[in-house]
Amino acid sequence: MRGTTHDSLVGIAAMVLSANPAASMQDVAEEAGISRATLHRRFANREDLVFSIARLAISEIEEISAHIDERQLTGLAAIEALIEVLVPLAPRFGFLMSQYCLESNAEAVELSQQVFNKWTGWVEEGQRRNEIRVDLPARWVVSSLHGLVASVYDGVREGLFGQRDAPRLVRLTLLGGIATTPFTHQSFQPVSNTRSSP
Amino acid sequence: MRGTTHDSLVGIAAMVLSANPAASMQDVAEEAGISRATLHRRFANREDLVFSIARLAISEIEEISAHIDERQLTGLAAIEALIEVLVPLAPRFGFLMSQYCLESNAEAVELSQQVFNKWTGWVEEGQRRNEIRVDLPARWVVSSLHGLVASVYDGVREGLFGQRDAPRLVRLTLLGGIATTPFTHQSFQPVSNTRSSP
DNA sequence: CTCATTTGAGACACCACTGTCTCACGTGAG
DNA sequence: CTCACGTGAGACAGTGGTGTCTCAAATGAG
Repeated sequence: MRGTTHDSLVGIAAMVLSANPAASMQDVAEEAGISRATLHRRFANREDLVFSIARLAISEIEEISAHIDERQLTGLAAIEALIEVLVPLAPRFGFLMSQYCLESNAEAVELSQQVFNKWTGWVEEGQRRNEIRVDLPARWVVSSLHGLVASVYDGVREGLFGQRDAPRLVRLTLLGGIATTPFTHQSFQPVSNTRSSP
Repeated sequence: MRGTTHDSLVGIAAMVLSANPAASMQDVAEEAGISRATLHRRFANREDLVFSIARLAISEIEEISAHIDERQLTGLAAIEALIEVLVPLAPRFGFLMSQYCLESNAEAVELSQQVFNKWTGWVEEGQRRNEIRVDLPARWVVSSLHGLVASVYDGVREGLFGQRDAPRLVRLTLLGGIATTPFTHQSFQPVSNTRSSP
């Protein structure tokens, strides 16, 4: 019988590659306690493995998103809830962002677009209800969420922040920014930064 | 005579590796219009090349930081000015963030720490003057700046946002967040998200 | 017990990149 | 012109990962 289920094997691979995106199939196999041959029997390519991890990530994230929908959260509240559950996922799936091979995989692109579109919809709803500022593209809000989650994960790995603080940092920063007074528009006038002489 | 100066060669390499971090020395040489042999004559290793790019990046960023200091900007104003000049640098140096080989290079770590510490100092000054919220670690503010710059660069590459909009998006989001009303604290109560049964 | 299936170990060819070396060519200085 | 020097082209061995294959051992079902 198979000692490890498909999903648990994919999960282990996710952890290994997340810790070191350049890890070899050998490394993954060792960590999973199986031989390289067996790993290749289950995943033809490295690309196949990475894609399987991506599918697992997407399915978990879809489940999360569905759960937020079930609770009938929309707009800002949905984004808040999303932060809370998304941050703990970064240590396993964060590395997927830098996997160029996924960009050429139509299915992976399709699946992730679907999720991002749902989130973008939440943001747009928040903008309609005037909970979220309308001078930002909804898609940018989703992008900045990505960026902050990635940053906080890096920081946690480097020991700069505690894991428990991570969601709070992202939440406060994304939702409220860093300024104490409401920041509305261009309080900074850039000087002529076109110095032609180096 | 040398057709390309050291710095311009490093600059070309920065662009090539930024477009594709997995580009080979061959690719870099071709793009620079020189042979692989000559490239190896100037940079012993790939690591050497990457480090040279890092040094160029740091020197440009240090110059930028010094310029902000000269204008006697501190606190929030310094961060604002920083965003403005940092965003256009992302297309050339953004890939350095994901270069693990730099993490094991003492000099590179030293140099970047120096710059980040200066920025962190600006944030702390802003916190003392109550321009920047004090419930965020100063170091996190710098981290989130990184994250947002990386995100906006990705978005621009994907064609989601215009290059001209990029600094504005980062500025508005980092400084003011995405919420319309001042966001202070935990308006969201996470439900028990420890469902033991999958 | 017996047999079918799965596994681990290892061999294998293959590939792409790296770093070194040699040598002939072209150019510029003297 | 002559010579020194930098360069391009290409050969070369070495490296590390990949994907396939074979075979013997282990495992589990009947």
